Amino acid sequence: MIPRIRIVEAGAHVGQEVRIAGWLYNLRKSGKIAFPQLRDGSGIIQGVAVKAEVPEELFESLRSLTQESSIILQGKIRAEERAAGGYEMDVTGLEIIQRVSEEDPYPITPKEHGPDFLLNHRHLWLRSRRQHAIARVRHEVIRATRDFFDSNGFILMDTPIFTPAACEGTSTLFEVDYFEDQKVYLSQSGQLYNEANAMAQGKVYCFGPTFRAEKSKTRRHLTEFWMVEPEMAYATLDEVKVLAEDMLCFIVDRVLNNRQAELKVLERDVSKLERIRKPFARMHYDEAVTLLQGKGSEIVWGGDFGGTDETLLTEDQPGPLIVDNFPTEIKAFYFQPVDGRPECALGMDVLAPEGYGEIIGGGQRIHDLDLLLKRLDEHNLPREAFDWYTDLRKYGSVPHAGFGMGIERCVTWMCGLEHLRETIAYPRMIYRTRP
RNA sequence: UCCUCGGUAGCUCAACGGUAGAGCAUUCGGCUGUUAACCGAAGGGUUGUAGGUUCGAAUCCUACCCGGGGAGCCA
Repeated sequence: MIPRIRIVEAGAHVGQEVRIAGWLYNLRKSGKIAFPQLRDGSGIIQGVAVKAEVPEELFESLRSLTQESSIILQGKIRAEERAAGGYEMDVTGLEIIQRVSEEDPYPITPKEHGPDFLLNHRHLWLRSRRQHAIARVRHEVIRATRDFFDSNGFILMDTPIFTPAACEGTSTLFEVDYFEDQKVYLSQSGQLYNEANAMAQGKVYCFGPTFRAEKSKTRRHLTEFWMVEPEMAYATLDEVKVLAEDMLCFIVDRVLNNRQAELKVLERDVSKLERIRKPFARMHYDEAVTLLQGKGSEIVWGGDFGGTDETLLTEDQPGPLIVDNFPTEIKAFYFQPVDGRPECALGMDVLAPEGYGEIIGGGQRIHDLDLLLKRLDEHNLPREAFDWYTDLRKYGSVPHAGFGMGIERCVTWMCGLEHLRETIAYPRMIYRTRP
């Protein structure tokens, strides 16, 4: 029996007759020679069939194949300098599993397409070389993130998606009309539950989908995205900054070590990732505002950064920038105030370089019961809805801190992409829910 | 929600008041090393929808629909 291999293993089978099951990626042919390119998910390999050297029937079947037809190619693997992957297959056999009809050909041709068309065909677009590479970088980022926390004493404790109240009281939530007793929303953060979990386990993280009902229509937003959120008991803002630094360096390292081929497909300038080193630059909000005003930004103290502000702040930085001590006013209710400066909060954002903007937001939480109750009132949040949360300040309250990282934003930065939407298999946006 | 740009062949675009076109894709023919292969030919259109102006509208006007980018908001 001829062994079946995956394309990625071709190098180990030079000189052998093998079978590879996949899809026809492209076909170039002349009268007497044909070059079918086969894709199997692990790679792409080019087959060669010379008319004079193979049975007439085989040559004709190969010649008339259509793009993305599912086939099993049989042949002998040969090292070939001219081939992109370094190996080629001299085809000796072909089994057609399903032939794509020429009356209804594969819609995504090797030429260029617009975003609307591609997103409508997302289920097929995922097969293309670029999307295949992005999906693998995403996988690497997620694996690295989980490995990092798992090997640093964190316990994964996932938090609920259906939540009875706003986590932050700020962004717009998706309402779910099902539960009898009260209004329920889709989670916009696992943080409040993370705090409870951290008091049980010491160090925890959650990783799951997050929903924001803002009518955002930008290259940095999705209505459904994935977020990883660590939370540590007995921790301060400074410790959480170091954690974010270590985590990002670990992720960058893993991507550089394991996904060079994918980064090459994406034409990513890897030197920009190679120079990411800790410690990252740090800047107080006050400083950031002064710097921005010097660069011509309209920002005034007390306001939040816009997208262009984030780019201005990081343009002179080789790596990420950590901005902290934001005005309390623009932050969620649970941020611990800065000692002796109550108008500022112990929050931080990590801004990625190259204009990719905020990828991490976090900080130290209020651990004093009275202050927390006061903040709930100031934000017009009902105390009853947060009774379990305030319990955490009654029964062994400790300083604690954590952050959230948007996976898609991180992957966008790693891959050097223009649009966040390419980093998730099926992006959900305000005017796009299909496929 | 607001601002802005766009919608013409399956796809990417041109034509900007006077006969609706090109490249790719598809079909047919040619080519023994192609790399988004190349060369020749053919088929393929209610110009997003509805109204209006005009002798004449893809082109100008109005409304609506659909999408891109951005603002606000955020990861």
